Amino acid sequence: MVSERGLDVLRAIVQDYVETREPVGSKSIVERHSFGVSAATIRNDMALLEDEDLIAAPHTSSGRVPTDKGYRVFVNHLAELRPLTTAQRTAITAFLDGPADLDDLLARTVRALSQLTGQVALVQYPSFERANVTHVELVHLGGARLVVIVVTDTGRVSQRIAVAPDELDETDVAQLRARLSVLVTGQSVREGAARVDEALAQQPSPSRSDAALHAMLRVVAEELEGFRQDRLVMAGAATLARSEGDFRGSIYPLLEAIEEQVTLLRLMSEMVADGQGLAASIGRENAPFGLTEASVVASDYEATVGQARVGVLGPMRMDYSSNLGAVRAVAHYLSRLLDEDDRAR
Amino acid sequence: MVSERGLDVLRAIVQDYVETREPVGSKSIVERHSFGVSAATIRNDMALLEDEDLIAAPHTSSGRVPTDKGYRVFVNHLAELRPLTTAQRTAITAFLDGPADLDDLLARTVRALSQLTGQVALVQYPSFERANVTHVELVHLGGARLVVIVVTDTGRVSQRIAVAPDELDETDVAQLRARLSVLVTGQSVREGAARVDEALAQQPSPSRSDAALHAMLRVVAEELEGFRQDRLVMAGAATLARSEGDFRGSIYPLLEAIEEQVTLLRLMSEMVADGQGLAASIGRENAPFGLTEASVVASDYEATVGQARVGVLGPMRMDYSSNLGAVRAVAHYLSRLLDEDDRAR
DNA sequence: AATTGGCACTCCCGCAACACGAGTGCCAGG
DNA sequence: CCTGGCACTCGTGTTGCGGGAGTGCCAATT
Repeated sequence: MVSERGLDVLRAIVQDYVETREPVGSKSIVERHSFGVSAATIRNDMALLEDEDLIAAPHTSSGRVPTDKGYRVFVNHLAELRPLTTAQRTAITAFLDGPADLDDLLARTVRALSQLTGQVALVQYPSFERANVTHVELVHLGGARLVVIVVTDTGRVSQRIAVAPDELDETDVAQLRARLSVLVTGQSVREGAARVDEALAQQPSPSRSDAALHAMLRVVAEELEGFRQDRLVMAGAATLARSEGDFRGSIYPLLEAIEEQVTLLRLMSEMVADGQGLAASIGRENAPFGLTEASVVASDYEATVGQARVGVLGPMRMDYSSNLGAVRAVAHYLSRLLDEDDRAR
Repeated sequence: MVSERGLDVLRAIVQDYVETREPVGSKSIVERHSFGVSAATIRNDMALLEDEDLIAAPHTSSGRVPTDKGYRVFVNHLAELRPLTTAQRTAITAFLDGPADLDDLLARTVRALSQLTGQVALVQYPSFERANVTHVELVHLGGARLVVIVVTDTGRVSQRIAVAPDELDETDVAQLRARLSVLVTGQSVREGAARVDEALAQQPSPSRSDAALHAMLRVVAEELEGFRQDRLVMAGAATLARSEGDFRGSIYPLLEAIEEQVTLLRLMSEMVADGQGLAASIGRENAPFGLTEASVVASDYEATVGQARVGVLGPMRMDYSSNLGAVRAVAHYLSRLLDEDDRAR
């Protein structure tokens, strides 16, 4: 049973350790914080904390270091989000102002967040399941090759090259275009995908004349699928080299995860948020993703096209207070900008 | 004046150092290579090489290590490209086979090259200056917002969101579409950009009714510009963590350059190739780009759409022979695939 | 003139011994 | 329940000391 003061001690340990990067002892605690008690008393509290597995000593008779569990308690109960300084606020707006192409906006967001926190920043693309297809275009490149382009009302465009089984002429292309257009224009991405699948199912072995349509449908299906897949943008990978010493092994798994993307995407998606849309995943909690020495802190953001997350990835020993504050603020700004954007439409 | 054998000694030093990662002494040279002479003789040669600044000793009375200049001589005169093993060749074809969307092809190429060399792989997009615009499409998102899509005969598609000064209806959009189409369809990217600039110049202060056209033209101009800009795809950044000890300082500058892209792009572009389209930039030669402890090895590849480079980035102490062989082989494959692609059209 | 064996010298590296200091755990007394 | 005191542990930095790898130079040999 840890006392009230015991938790205060834990908070002090986390704060000091994050700041100094060195195990913290009972003496330095009484020096740096005004507990009204002596070092020996702190030591007793620390013994309790160690029993609860909230802190640990790297070596016998050395200072203590928070465990994963200790950080978890700190984040859940002890940390108060540090609000941004006004300088930081103005920095964000400076970064994020300007024309609001979605890709561009998210790219700038992720850079801002990385700058702000000094960590690797992650921004999830909003899911496009609810977006509506406004336009499907086929462009003939000559021969049997076509470009299929899908545009949604969120302004997102995606394209893919399709190769038909035979050469096509312009009337073929016009026919295909008409068929496709009827099938998906005006549908949501989800419905559109369903209708395409249905159409495909109705023609399990396409007749010779429909072979081209069949091939196109396959490509469109893939593409709509692509809309539903989550994507991630990142920035600040280089900062990992700076905090290299924070990772006992090497930073290889981190860099690998960053390159893989999909791992981080799953991690981001599976974190559970608290009441305010904030979430953290600490150290061993990331074991399924192979990042046991790292932490991720994230915040939900909302746009009418869907909901997603922004976050930062860094060493377990990170400044949770300010990082939580930063991701929340950035998520906030981002939601607002996307909303304005929607209203403008 | 270094003798013939002196150069052989340099070759031996480079090879052994790359392999063992340790300064190499005269004795180990006579053991590992069958020079018909004694260690003392090798020592004399090494003294000469040191005078010429081709090798250096980390500490007095320690083995020698090649200098930047030593590597340069090795690459220029001493290295013979190591041909790929058949296993490697089959690995490349396995990687690169399949449908040939350009983005996809280059992404797979860069992964293959990274795998092959164990280094960071870099692939420059071919320049699209010679590509022809086959199609310009406007899609109305509602209100004043439009998506502008440009498609070239190389199958590359690029899009951007444009905001007109006023609300638009479908007839406005149709008009704009027609005007734009006349202006750039069928032109090469370069000519198209010129014609758009011309049109813009003719309307320095657009009349009210042409304001929308004006805005569109700006966006199209930017987009065509984007086609001409070089791009880079990369893979294998994580491998840097593996060869961490090879960088005296930290790998921070490397990661930063990788994230910046533009630095590496300039570096790649400014390297001068030898007669076979191969180029290397070693250590201090990269000083203008802040990568004095790294080397880049690259090979030109040719496609009808333009010419560009594939390369690898790694520690100065890399296996130049096999890396040169790898980039040349991959460039070769890539050229061939792109050509087939063109013929198929 | 080139090569070679010999030899003294330098300097890195690993090891052990040692003192120092920070920090702990425990206990007895307030 | 808190406190001061005290013995104990253990990491860290310092020092000293071979051992070994490697060099540079020189005189002798081919």
